Amino acid sequence: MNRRRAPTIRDVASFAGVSVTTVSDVVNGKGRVDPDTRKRVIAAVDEVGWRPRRSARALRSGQSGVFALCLPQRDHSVGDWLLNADYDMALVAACAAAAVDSDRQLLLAPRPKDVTDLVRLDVDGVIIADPQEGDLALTVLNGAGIPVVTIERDLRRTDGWWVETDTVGSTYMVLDHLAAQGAERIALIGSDAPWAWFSETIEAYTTWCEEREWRPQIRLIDVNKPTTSAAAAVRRLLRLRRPPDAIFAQPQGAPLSVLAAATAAGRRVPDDLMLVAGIDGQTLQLAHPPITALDLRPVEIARAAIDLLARRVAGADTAGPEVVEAKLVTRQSTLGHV
Amino acid sequence: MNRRRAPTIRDVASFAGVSVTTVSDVVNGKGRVDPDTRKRVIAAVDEVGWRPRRSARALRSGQSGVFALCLPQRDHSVGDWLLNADYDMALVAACAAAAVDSDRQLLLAPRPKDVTDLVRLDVDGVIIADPQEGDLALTVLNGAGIPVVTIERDLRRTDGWWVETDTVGSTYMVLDHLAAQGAERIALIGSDAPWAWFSETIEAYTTWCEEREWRPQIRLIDVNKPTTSAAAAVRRLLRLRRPPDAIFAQPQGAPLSVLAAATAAGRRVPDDLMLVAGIDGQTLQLAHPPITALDLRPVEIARAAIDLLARRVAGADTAGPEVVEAKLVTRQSTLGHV
DNA sequence: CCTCCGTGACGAAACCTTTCGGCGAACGTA
DNA sequence: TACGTTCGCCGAAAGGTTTCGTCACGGAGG
Repeated sequence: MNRRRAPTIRDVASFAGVSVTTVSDVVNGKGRVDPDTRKRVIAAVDEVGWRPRRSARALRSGQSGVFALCLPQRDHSVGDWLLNADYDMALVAACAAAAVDSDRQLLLAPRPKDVTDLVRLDVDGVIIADPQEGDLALTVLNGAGIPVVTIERDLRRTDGWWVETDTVGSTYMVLDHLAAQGAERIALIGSDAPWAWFSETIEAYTTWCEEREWRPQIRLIDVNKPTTSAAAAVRRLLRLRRPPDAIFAQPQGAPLSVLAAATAAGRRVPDDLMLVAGIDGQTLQLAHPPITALDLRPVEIARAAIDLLARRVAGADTAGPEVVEAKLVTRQSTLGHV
Repeated sequence: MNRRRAPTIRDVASFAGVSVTTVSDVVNGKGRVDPDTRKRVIAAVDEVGWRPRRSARALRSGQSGVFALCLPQRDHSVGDWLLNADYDMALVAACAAAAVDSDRQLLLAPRPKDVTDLVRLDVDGVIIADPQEGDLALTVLNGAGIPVVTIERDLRRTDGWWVETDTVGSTYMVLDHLAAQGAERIALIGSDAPWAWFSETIEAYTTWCEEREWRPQIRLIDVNKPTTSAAAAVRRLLRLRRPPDAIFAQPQGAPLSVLAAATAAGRRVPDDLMLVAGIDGQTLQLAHPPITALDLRPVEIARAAIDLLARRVAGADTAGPEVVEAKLVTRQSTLGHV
């Protein structure tokens, strides 16, 4: 493999008969350059096959052109499947695509044991997906002056640098849909894990119930064992004197066990019990019956996050939170039984 | 936000009362350094809070310390779920983790429309997941002298730089298991899409059948519409005069539709029909009944890929293909009906 | 006493790009 | 003609690290 020394900007310059400064200016769209010269340079770049070395550029300009994505911290012992893989994967892929679209690259950063390692990434900015309440990583990165944007909000934060789902709105959407389909006693399976997404849903649900003077019926489950704890919750719910005729199951992984437990208890979905899931995924679509779910639109979220981070890196003072509306995907599990 | 200029190696050097060369030598374990001096330098590094700038290091040494992972090209129109997200996500996360463990970083590279863009990534090496047969990306990267390792093999390649599942072995494992559980007519739902994984499975299946003088029963489906085409295939299979009593459904997404279609046709799983899936995932585990599947062990695969690539980057001539044994996870869908 | 060699440390070049300030020419105006 | 301004382009420095070759020192061997 005879690997020639890669061409540098100097090669391009001499090929085009201009100075390196001019080449640099052309490539970066800075300075003043005669249109003809510009064309010549561009042709030379192509001809020589030159690409600016990212490291050199980064060294000089202080901007590496790389964003890091810090994946949500999900408990996944080796060999175990990640919960929520559908959503996460879509998010990750979309972030990468959006980064590339804006001529950047996306680095995947697993949550380090030591949060301070994040500072050493040497990237222009960091996206933190699903921060916990009072997330340490945020504090550390902010302290180091590294631009951060989060996907979903840390409730204690007010700086506006995040992308969020309209949790309250989408909760209402779900409940209204269920009511429209004839539900009269809607239960919520949620969690008290430290994510805003959970607490906001519970709040919205409670308010909604109050507005109609319905009695809220909430079950909090352990997000680390969503399947077993959700199943237990459902069994208890169905044993009530007046059991729910609809369930909104939010935590990842819960809806399927709800379906299973309900079926096992002899309830038919949707005839005896309607079911809505808080995050959509292939799994739900292939379930029997297919389960109505909230599509959180990870692709749009990713795009918004990259944009927001780009603006923050560029020095914008504030850009306000970006809200992405969820979409309710109705499937057989909520076909009305009116 | 008063962001002090980040400390450089020079600051460390003057703090420790040595030259920058010495600091560099200590940090990289090169050159000769007196043990006492070494300690002093290490202390200084900590004290000053210095971390080598990756870009500077990369510029000088020509090694960026970054690997790129090129995700499998799955058809995913926006808003559609990625097939196989469980496996992919595990793979991605594990690659990132393995990269970090070896003091590197992982860049996520979506397949560009123009394959030559891959050359411009400016990374030390590239991992291509699930290359197609005769993958163009490979040709381009090899041509540019960029080290590549693939996950799963391109059959036309013989250079040994890949990590592969023991497809033949695992196919035998599946079939033997089914036979042991009492199956007598095992059908295969596969694909003729251009991945070695498919063709090798078909070959192994055929051989296995020949060995027992069983009649092979193969249905090839469209991997881009696995659900509908798998369902159709199953319906046809079940209408045969002597329908199969077990199905090995390989393409991503197929097993669940097989289950659905079979149930719809009035067959009970596993009593009337046993079912095994070619790739494990959360979905299968939560299905009803849970479906036996091959765990391809993405975590081990990722680790092997990173290792292999590291060796290739380091200049090793060859390291032979790395084979990761799949594991059969038996679930209710193949509980014997003897 | 002189030479040789190993040890421990260092100075300066090199890596490739961006950026700052400057310079000559052309042009417009008085 | 003299002067000011804009245009188009350039030279050289800077950015932080690694690496190559060199150097001072002290002990061993002749």
